[in-house]
Amino acid sequence: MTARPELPKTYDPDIVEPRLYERWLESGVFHEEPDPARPPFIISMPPPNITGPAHLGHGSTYTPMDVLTRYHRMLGENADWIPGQDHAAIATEAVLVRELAKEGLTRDGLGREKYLEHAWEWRRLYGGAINQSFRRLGFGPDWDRERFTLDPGLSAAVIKVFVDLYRDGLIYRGTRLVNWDPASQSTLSDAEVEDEERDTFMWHIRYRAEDGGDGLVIATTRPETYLADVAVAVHPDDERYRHLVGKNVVLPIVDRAIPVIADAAVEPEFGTGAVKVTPAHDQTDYEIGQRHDLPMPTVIDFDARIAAPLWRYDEKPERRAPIDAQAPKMAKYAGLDRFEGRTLIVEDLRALGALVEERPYRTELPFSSRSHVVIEPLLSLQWFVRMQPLAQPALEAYRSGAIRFVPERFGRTYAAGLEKIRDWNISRQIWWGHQLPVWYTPSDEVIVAHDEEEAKRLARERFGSDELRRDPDTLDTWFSSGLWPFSILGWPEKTTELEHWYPNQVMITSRDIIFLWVSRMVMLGLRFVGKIPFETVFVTPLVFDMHGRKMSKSLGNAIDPMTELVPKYGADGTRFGILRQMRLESQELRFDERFCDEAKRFATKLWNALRYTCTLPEDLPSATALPPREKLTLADRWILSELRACVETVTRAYDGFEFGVAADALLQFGWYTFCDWYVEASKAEGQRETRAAVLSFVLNAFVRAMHPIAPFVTEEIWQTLPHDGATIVTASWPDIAEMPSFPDERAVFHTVIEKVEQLRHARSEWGIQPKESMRVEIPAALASERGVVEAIATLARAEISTYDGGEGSVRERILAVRAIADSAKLRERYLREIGRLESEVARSEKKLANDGFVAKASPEVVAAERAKLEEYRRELARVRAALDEL
RNA sequence: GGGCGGCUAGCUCAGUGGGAGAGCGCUACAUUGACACUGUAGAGGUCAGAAGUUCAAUCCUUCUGCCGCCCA
Repeated sequence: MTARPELPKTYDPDIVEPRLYERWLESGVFHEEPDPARPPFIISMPPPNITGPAHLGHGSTYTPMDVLTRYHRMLGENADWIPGQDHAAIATEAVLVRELAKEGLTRDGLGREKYLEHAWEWRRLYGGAINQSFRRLGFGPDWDRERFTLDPGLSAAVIKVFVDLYRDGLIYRGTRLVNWDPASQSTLSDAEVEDEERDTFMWHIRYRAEDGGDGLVIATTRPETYLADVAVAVHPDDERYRHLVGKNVVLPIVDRAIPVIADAAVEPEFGTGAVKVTPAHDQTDYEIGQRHDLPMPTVIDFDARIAAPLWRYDEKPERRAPIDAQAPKMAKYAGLDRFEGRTLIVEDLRALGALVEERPYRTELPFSSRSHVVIEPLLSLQWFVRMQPLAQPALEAYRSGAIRFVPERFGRTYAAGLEKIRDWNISRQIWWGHQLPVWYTPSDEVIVAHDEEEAKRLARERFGSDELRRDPDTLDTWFSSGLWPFSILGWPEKTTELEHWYPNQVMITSRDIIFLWVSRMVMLGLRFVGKIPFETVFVTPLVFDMHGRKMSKSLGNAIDPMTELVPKYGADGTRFGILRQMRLESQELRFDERFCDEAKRFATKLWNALRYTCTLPEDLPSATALPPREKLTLADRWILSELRACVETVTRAYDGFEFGVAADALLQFGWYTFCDWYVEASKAEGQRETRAAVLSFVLNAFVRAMHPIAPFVTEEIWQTLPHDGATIVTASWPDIAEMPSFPDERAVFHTVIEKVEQLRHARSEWGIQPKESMRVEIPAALASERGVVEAIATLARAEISTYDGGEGSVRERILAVRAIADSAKLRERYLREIGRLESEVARSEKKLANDGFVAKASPEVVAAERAKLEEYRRELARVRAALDEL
């Protein structure tokens, strides 16, 4: 006997969810220790940046992690979801600098030490915001294992990796073309560069031939860099320019001669087919420059101003070497901002007659995602990782099938990135991050060491002096996050966690960082642990607004789940609503809030099914006991079969990352099958003996299957029902083996539903009020099927009488059930039905008369069609007979 | 330029080589042993266009158009 608690009429997630979360935290259900006796299921949480609160993208990427961890925990596995945060180097520094400015402080004014004190204080105060969001969303990672990329342990891993790679010759210092953010005064990774479309111009400029000929016309969007042109490139097969290849053309205004070269990278159809080559300020040009061994003079400075005369790059301005004899002719541009310089140069070219054309042109420009200024590609002395030797094993891991992607096509994104990988610029000119373990002697000899002590020792050994200065730069944030799956397990220590939980089973992330992050984790994991970091990469869709636009603050279409969804729909509704919209093959999710609303109402619906179950006059049996098999009614057998099918679908869906399919199946079963049909059917007299036990059993199993997606309402329902154990979090996954299935009864009840829907149509058509019962007659041969008759009487709210007749299968006898009404109404209905059946029969006969169909379609399909035709014919005969009787 | 996804009811989306589906919205009725955050019924689609494969195409193939994403 279970206590009968007073249950409120509506379920209030605002009250229930925080209460349950606190209880889970207190009971430590999210914590696991490595247990080799059980299969591991480990997910490393992609560390969110400490700068921002949770946004909707976290909902689509992080909710599946929580779902899978909860699911595998219920399966009895050694499931752990390891959380943490990323210090987010440049992103955080940008926020910090902005915050400091509000207090009238600057980074450089404070100095490194004071600045970092501020940074850590800021991290302490605001860095936990996202964890609060995650808790409110019901996420249950193993908080005891939370890590931060700047933690001492993780920093030690970073230093070791840097030193090892350096000593293996995979990290080097060199002058290369990098993404320079003139506002942040730092290099940026490709990840932090965003291309955005802008209206600009395509300028056509004539470069005359040195020998006095017309030369050629180049097309460019960056005329100001022409000052540093070192060649003009054309396609080797381009007949228009073949006569010029090997000759010189002359740059207007500055009158410097440069060669015309042939390079296959030039697109003959684009622009004029002749491109200026400025190796120091453009990636493609840089590569052309390398291939043709061209000089690389620089003309744009680190503050994005024209730096004339041309100079050969050197990190120290005082050592810059002017290299252009024509310097005086460009002196007027010196010191101008790059865009002002562009305007003036275009004017001068126009005045000179060298400007052939100026046409409006829309193109993508690279913007810094942090400062929102246009990136300047330029040469700089920086630290790089040699990627080719790391990329090969990572590529092999994918090609051999050791790492698989879901959906599969994202494997191609991964492979394509690795195939054309470039050396990775890892040094950043900011202070918030891992400082390079690099020291320089007074004569600029490089010492790489784990700490200052070692550096000094090495310096003394090699140079006889330990006077050193440390490189002020810090590492790209992806350098530390690339170690994440093993650094959080304690590497380089040989921990139990590392032994049992590496590799992880699944990595879940979004596709924009497959190459940037996923591939780095694989490369570094293979290199330093000797094993892949995870077996499967599940790529979640990106979230867009309802009309397919990217969500962004500037567009005003961003939805903040914490202020706009959770308060309205609860964490359950938010999670369920998001997952419901996820489809495996779809690469975008157009977020529609209506799904969250539906999910919230679904929770209320289930809650009320619980209230119904708990207020029945019968007792609820303990836990999950079912009545003896022979007592189970038709409706019981049907709902148990449906439950089993639902659990099978949901299990398959979770295993295959089909979260939308799982959510659909749960909603369909819970609302339609269970509430609309079984609960209604259970109100029949003949259900009294078994219904309490069946309702309780079905609800209990159902909420367990739904728990990973909607953890709170399912816990609340489970706790109210008879149950085993302390919390649904550690309850077992519903076991198919314990769920009886009755295929025959399932089919019979389907027919009952079909018939009841017909009767309801008739009721509606004839204007019979819902509270009135309608008169229905059943064939005498059906009277013995008590479960069927009672179900029809209850579900159609019908008053049953019998008529003579009705042979055949149960299904046919059910279909022979008919409503009673005055003859005019019935005649109309029968005639319409006859018309429909006649057209069905005609369609089916025509199909079967087609020799091609009978000969070539599969035998099952033909047999099914014949069976259908037979049924239509018998149905038609039955309705005609009923009409004749009138 | 290379690669990829989508186009199905007013909206957002499922779906299948063999009779077009859901939710929301809309219309009508209803307070029936939990639920109005409900129930029942209804209206509403030549499945973007064209060609091909097939006995059969919304589904497979190709082309076209439009929307969007990623990489260069």
